[in-house]
Amino acid sequence: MRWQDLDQEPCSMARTLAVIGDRWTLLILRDCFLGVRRFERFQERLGITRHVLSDRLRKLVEAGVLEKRAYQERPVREEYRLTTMGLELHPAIIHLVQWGDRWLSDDHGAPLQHVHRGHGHRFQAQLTCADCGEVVGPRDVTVVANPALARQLDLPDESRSPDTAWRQGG
Amino acid sequence: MRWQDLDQEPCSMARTLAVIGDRWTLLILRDCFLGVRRFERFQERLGITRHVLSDRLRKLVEAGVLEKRAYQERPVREEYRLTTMGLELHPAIIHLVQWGDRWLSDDHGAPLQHVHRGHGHRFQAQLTCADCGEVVGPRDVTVVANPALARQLDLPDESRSPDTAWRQGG
DNA sequence: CTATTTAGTTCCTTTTTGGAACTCTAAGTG
DNA sequence: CACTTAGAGTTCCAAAAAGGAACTAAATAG
Repeated sequence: MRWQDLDQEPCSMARTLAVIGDRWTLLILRDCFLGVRRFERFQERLGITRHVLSDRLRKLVEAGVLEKRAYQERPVREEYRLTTMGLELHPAIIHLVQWGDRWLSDDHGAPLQHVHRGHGHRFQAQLTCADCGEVVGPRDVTVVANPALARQLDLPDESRSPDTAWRQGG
Repeated sequence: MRWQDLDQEPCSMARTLAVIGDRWTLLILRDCFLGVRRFERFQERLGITRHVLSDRLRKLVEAGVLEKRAYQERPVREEYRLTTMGLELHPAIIHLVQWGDRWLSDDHGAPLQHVHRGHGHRFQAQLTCADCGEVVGPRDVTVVANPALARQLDLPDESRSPDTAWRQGG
């Protein structure tokens, strides 16, 4: 399968990656959450090639994750801002960053520390269930195929009773 | 900058992407969480080229995200399983999938539905603070540079007082 | 002896990236 | 006016990565 056909797959991860799974895209978005908005600034911070940056920003705008807004006329200069759709990537990005903090830091520790604003304490991400509020680990979530699509999904047997699917001891 | 130098950056997102930011890697990991373990199965489900799959699995094992375990001798056949490090990607993956469910689904709705095991209700991911338990949105998290690395990070001014950094109205 | 299963590897073509230079619009400077 | 600067790109070419298909290897089944 070609990468460019990913967005046709009946899989939300595939479709998500069709939007944000390109090389550099998540780094661009991380910088958006840090307040970066302008082409030159992304380029110098990321060290990304200019035409790749141009391409990524254009695709993110097309997808609706960023919007382009003029911050001056004559000459027209535009900046990129997160839309609501983009802002909703925040939990995923926070978890990815904190996974890196935890597993990939060097002796200095995490490069950036998150703070829970208005609380003073460190912010550490935790996954909970919106319905009942409980903390949720990998073992607490199960999947059910959408009946309309079940046949296409071709899940492994274990996954139809996923309680043991990914378990260590298996 | 070259992609292969990413893991040297003083940034947890960069380092995380150096491990899981390659094309196909997150799809492989999604399948791991769905219970897929074997080469042939990944290959047929993903439609990925065999040598790319081989390369990705090898890198994930080297990074410590997956481990290779023989499930039979004569001939030796090995399968891939999530390590603890890999299992801890679960929250990030859940959020990415649910972002796709929300923003990129077609008429049929989400291909897979998550269920909170033992509760019967639908599982919808929510980001909370591990310290105080409160639900946390993009506006509630702020960053502070690790003093040891602050100079290298080169954050934009807004980000040093990040309350307005990414705000829509700006 | 031949076919099948599983997990790869090899070879070659097509696509994507990386690097560097160039373009365009308008403002500021002497 | 000519000259330089700023910001946001575009163009061109070489290098790296991905796609496609066939091939290898080890053991078992018929």
